[in-house]
Amino acid sequence: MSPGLFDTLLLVTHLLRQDLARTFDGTPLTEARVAVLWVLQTVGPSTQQQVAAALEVTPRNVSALVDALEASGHVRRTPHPTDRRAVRLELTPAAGELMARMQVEHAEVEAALRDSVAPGDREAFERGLDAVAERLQELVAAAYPDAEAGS
Amino acid sequence: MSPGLFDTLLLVTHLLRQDLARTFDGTPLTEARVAVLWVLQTVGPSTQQQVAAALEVTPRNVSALVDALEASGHVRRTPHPTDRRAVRLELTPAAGELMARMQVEHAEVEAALRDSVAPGDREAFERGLDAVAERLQELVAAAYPDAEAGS
DNA sequence: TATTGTTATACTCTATAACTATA
DNA sequence: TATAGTTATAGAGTATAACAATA
Repeated sequence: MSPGLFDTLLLVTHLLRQDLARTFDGTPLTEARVAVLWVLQTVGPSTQQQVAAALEVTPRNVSALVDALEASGHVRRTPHPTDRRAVRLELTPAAGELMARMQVEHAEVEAALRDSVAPGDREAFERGLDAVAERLQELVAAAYPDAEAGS
Repeated sequence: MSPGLFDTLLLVTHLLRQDLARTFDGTPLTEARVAVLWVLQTVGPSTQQQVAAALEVTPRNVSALVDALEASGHVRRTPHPTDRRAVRLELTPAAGELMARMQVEHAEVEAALRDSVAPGDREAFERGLDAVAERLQELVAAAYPDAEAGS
């Protein structure tokens, strides 16, 4: 009661984002750029349109992010095999390894967070968290009737 | 288990931030500017240095935010009573009312989120959330040994 | 000498609008 | 005509460095 549900959630927010923007291998990757790499790692080679849709961001924005990621050697633009308007984005081998390690590390963090909850509280905790997420989604949808529902 | 604790937390993060950046009274306030107003509302009139420290942001950044908030009529710069180098920031009456309503609305959101958790799960949920926040703080502190501990 | 806030400069993320090349 | 990506332009947040006025 005392620290406030809101405050705790915001603290978690803050810490999670800090963790997500982590620097790997001395390469200072920003959160937005890691988000692009994450899409490519999880769904495989994609067009910029697909990345833009996945991140809910304008295609123009993806162009800029990919420019930077290409310059830093994380992403390659190759010709799309069937559509000559489109670009095929793929991770470089080094970036692929980086993301693989990042996936492992995130799994470890997730496990550590689960372990931090007392065993007897875990099920109730997860049910509660899901309920809060769902309710928040409803509240946001009510506040922004025009916006789409995708996360 | 299936959606992933991480993903759910990130969804909540996303939704909370969306809610926090809400537009009030047709005034499009950004998250960063609301953060400044929030400090002034909760700790009262402050210097820019104090706001910068509270937000963990450079004083230069606060100058820019206050410039914008002054132009939009939310904040006033008045002479500091004892230190002529410093500026005393205070909310305008309209912004004060705005922030008061915002506090009420946040309390309502907090109550709605609490209500969304099944009564039998509430205590375990809150214990679990606190534990996760604490563990996350440890993990971040370990990853960034140099950074300060403030939220 | 140290502190408060500013000007100067730069980088990043994001958006809209207009344009080119291709479907 | 519609779509993929680009150039052009703009606003917002953030940072460092140098500087003025004041302590």
